[in-house]
Amino acid sequence: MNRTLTHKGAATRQRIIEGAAAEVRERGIAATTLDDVRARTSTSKSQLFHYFPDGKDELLLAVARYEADRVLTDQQPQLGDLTSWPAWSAWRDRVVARYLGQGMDCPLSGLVAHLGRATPGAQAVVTELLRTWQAEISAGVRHMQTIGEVDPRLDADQAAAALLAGIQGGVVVMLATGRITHLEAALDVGIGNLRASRRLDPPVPSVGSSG
Amino acid sequence: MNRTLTHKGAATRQRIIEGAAAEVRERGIAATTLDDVRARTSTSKSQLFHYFPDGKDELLLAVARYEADRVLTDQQPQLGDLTSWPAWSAWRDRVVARYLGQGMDCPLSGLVAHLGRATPGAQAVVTELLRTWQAEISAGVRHMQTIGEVDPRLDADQAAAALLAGIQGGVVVMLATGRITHLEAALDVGIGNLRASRRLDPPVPSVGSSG
DNA sequence: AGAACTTTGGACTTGCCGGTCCATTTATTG
DNA sequence: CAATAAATGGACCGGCAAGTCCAAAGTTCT
Repeated sequence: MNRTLTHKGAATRQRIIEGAAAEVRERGIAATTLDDVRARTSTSKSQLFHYFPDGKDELLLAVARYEADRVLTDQQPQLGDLTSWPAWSAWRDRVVARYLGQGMDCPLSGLVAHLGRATPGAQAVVTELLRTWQAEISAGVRHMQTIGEVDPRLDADQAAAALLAGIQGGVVVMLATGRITHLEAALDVGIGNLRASRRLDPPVPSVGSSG
Repeated sequence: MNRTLTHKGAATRQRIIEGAAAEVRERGIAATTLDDVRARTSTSKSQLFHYFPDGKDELLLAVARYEADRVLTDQQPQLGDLTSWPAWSAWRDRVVARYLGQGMDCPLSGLVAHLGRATPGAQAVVTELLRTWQAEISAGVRHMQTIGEVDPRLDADQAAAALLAGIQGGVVVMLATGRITHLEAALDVGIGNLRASRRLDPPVPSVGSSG
């Protein structure tokens, strides 16, 4: 590895990543060429390969990491503070707003679809993103259990997994159809059922259970 | 349009679609070239363009249609017969089995991501798929309401939308991580909450509502 | 200052892949 | 059995985009 970046070098590298990310968002991954990135970031071919010796794949992986970070930071601080029903509601609105604003391009999904097969690193990025995301939701559920607002018998991890799946699916539907209704439905129904669980006297019927 | 296909011609066209679909599944969309399809289906370049005059995009769109059909037919007859809790459970198992068998390649997601931007037809295919899918789930929910197994005050379309989103998200998570746990969680929690709704005396707190 | 290293510019190569073309064979129809 | 149309084979083209290379300019450190 040639990793002796000067200040200037690090700045250039970052500029390339952000420019590439913007290009991917706007034009889609398949239509984004190194030359587009080069033009947008005012760099030369040699710079691209200087900072990303393995070429396009390495650059796209860096873009994926960059976008994965944004997904979580865009949800803060609400995601880290699911400690009351109003807080859950605020988080819900934040998620909806984020994806409304993003519109119909999900850089990550495309990135992973494109890299996934060849580049193991791409899957690692998404796996880590999902793991962190779910851990935060899960913590929120458990907190609500400790303050008696959610049925304590409920499996917090399973509930968080289901909610996270709903969000992902809501985004997928939005990407395909342009409508955000499913994302809202997933959040509203998911959170609504958490709230409702407290009122259940009989135990929740567990359809599938695992150890 | 030159659409005077003989028997033989129609068969060849179909062979091309299925071969292309298989190729996309195995190698991914970005790595699939017309030459791969040509080799796999024992056809010539001129045949590809004879049956798909608009080239690769037209072929991929046909593949998308083919795969979209399979998604629904693979769930039948269970999806069309959600008339009892055991039936819902059977459908759940069918969905899980289908995606377990498919493994980590979802041709449709890649196809749409790739075509989506340029080809409006691709989005139409997915939109129609989702519409039909949701309508079937929705019908199942309503049926359970009529026989008193689901709270009649519940919004069947919203519940179906949330469940569908959960499934989509479960598949997305599986594609990224290789684990089917989220798909199972989404189905189990979603169906479990439908079952539990019947026991609620107070009305379901509607977080968000629409007309 | 000057040696060693990093950063940058941009021309050039290379190979792939979508798409075109025309000749030939096979089917259909009266 | 012609005549017409459809199906097929495969050579060829053209462009695009990834990746290479070397020389020049700037930076850092002693």
